[in-house]
Amino acid sequence: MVVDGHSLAYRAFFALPVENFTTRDNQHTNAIYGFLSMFVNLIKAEQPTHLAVAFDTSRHSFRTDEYPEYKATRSETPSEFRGQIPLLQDCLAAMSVPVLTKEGIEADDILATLSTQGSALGYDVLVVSGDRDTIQLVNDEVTLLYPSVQGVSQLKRYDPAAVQERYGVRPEQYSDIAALVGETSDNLPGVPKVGEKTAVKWLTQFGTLDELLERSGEIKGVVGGNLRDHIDDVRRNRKLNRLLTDVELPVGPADLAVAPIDAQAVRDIFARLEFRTLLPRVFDAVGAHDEDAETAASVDLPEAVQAAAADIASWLASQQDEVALTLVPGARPTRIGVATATELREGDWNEEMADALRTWLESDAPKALHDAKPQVKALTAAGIRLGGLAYDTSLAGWLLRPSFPDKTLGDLVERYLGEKLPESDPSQLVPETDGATPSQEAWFTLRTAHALRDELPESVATVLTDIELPTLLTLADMETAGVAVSHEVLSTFSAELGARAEGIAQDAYVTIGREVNLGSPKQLQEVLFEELQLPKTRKTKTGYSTDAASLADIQEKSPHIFLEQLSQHREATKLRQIIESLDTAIRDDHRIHTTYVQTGSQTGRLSSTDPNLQNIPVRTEESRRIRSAFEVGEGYETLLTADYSQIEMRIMAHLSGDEGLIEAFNSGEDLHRFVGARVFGVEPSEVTPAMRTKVKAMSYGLVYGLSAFGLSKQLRIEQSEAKGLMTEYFARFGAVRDYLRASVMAAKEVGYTETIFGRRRPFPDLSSPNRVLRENAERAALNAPIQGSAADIMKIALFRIHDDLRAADLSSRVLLQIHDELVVEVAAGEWDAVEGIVRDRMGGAADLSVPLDVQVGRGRDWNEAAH
DNA sequence: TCAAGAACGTA
DNA sequence: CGTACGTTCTTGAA
Repeated sequence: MVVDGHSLAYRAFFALPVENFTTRDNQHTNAIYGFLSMFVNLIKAEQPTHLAVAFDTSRHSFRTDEYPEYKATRSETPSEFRGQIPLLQDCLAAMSVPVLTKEGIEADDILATLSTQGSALGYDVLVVSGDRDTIQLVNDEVTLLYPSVQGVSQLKRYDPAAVQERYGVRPEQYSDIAALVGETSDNLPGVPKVGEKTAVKWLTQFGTLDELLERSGEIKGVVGGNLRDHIDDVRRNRKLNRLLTDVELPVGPADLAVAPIDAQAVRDIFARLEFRTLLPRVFDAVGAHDEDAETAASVDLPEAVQAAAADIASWLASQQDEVALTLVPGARPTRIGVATATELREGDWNEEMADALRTWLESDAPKALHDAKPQVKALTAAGIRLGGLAYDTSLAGWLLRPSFPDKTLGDLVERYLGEKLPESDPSQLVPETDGATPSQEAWFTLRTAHALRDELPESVATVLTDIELPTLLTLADMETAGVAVSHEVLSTFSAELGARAEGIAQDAYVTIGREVNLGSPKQLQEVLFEELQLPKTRKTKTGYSTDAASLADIQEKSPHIFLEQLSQHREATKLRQIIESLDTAIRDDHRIHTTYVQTGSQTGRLSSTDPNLQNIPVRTEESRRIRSAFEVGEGYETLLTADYSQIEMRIMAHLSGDEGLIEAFNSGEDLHRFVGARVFGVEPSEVTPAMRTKVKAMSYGLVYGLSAFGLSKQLRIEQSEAKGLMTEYFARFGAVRDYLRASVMAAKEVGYTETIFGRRRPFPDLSSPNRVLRENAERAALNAPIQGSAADIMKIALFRIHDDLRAADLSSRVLLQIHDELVVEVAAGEWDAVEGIVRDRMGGAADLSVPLDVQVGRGRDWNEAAH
């Protein structure tokens, strides 16, 4: 068996989603995995006695020497692919599979040479390649395995009969056909208007290509002329697609006898590539066995043991080590399962169970869970507060790889244990396979927790224990509490907006003389750019943009009343839509209970869904009416809002150590006024509003990696002015620029960024040769430690406030977190105590070289409290 | 029915 | 050619 490693790995590269195949140190492995997976299947199925894999050395070959355009139209090989080839070759070396390459020679020539030599020596030869040129190698001794259209894993077998059936010619004639037809992917043009059908007809008629070219005069019509005009092309094609069968190789077929694999080497390289399921398959395919794997495989899924409440309680009481816990959540828990590494217990949840297990559940006895928050909430509803939360595999998995969607326990089990979590097929009414029971899930959770502990760097483990787990318990309480929202306020406003939107729409229809769906960008494009002939805006995938910024641009160049109507219509319908979705989210207790997704961001921030309460409008006076619908609830006196002012800028001052910026925050002067004075070289009192606006945009933009282009666009100033502004800024605050540069450099070096508290975020693209990818990664990497540190600080403040309020036996409670703002519901008589706690905890959440300034507001509703 | 794309709300 | 999110609507294909 001779294999074209390059072409098969390349197919695998595009077939497998890279996000599922990236190691912790950001090595992409999809091509390696895909190739090896196919390769072991082949070995198992075909059981070759002799084996080799050939690779191209580069794009350059004797063919490109001869015809520089050869394969010239192929897009550049992605570096993410190229980097995987040496590792794949390492894997093959560990498996004792000879890897053959030769400078200036393509893999298929090596295949051709070996298969020719092999069949001469009497071997049955299998050629595995994704290049159609290898069809010419097929004969009675040589069979081609070629990836079918259906997918890479399906290889189609081509013996002479199969070639005849598929292409209508004998294998040795295939290259003649290809020479006539041409090969687009190789940039080899053929005879115009000649496809497979015509080529086959001619060859059948004339017998050989030479004969055909000799007697091309006999062919009539346009194609005949085309043929005569392109005879040189055909000859060139035939020359280039003929595979070399006499490449000088250091080894011959006899040297390629299958050798025993180096089990340890395979284990090592697979461990590095984080392949787990592949290992046993390799050992299985080569008939070797792996002792480590044997022992792992012998750990069968333990039976779930149904037990009575009292038995579970006494069993739990006797456990010394961490126990994994799985509650099936509902309004209350419905079932409970617990597990150690060796023993499982489970039962239905009922009064008796709750009473029996309350002590253990509320104790400090260490517990590991997967996605604990819904379970904690269900327990809380049953009147039990979970204690001893020691691990959450969902959070740990996210902290380790924040960009990957390993959300379910099954995902983690697969990735970190290399095993399958039994899952029932939800598409079937009566599933054929049983899913894991609660105690079995707990058992998997415990083992996944152990695997994750091994992988989590210390600083990240600290983030989990000291920040995320306490935050989880706090969020559970916040979600349970919910926030009171007035249906009356919302519905009044909604009706008002609905009427307004309808009125604007009618006016707009009059303007343009017909009715369109104003919510359809497609229809709007017709109106704006075709009917009204307004100037084109930036391109989108589907045409031209009609977003707010674009509409403003058009309005500036060629004002039109329709643009104004459209903008107003958008504003009204957008607000109405938000209001409607909030209104439907109000539950029977007149409150909205959002869900905070703790693993929802790559930076460490929370996100909020169902509904999202972190994007309630605030910018315009009118939109703030929505916030006035968020009211203090029954039994409480007032709302307190507390927000960090310029927390990201403060973090940047701290991280950069820039003396000017630190002084700005310590001076008590308005930040932007202070910075403006420095940048424009005037006294703080002389900073005009225009100057302040520019400096403010500049300061905030810095945190995101803003460019002069972006700044000029946002401020609607000349790019040169924006550039000058940036130059001036960095002249005054040079340490900021130095820090930002150094921070990205360091991230490139180690492959990840880190927050003040040790939260990490990997950045594989920082060394991408693709400029767009790399520069995007650079901006994200610049922002990640800053946004992430701010998120850390807010989480620390949040759970401490939550814990303090409970410890002080206050009934006031935190309701919302909007990244740098908290909303607290304050009970009568508790204001002073609550405000003290909030100010203390927010102000003291981190020890920076600048103070953390906290603004506190008070009111009956959210809007009022914001002032 | 589903996914993609556009648009837009927040920090 | 500014980071991080979630939701809603339209559209076109399955």
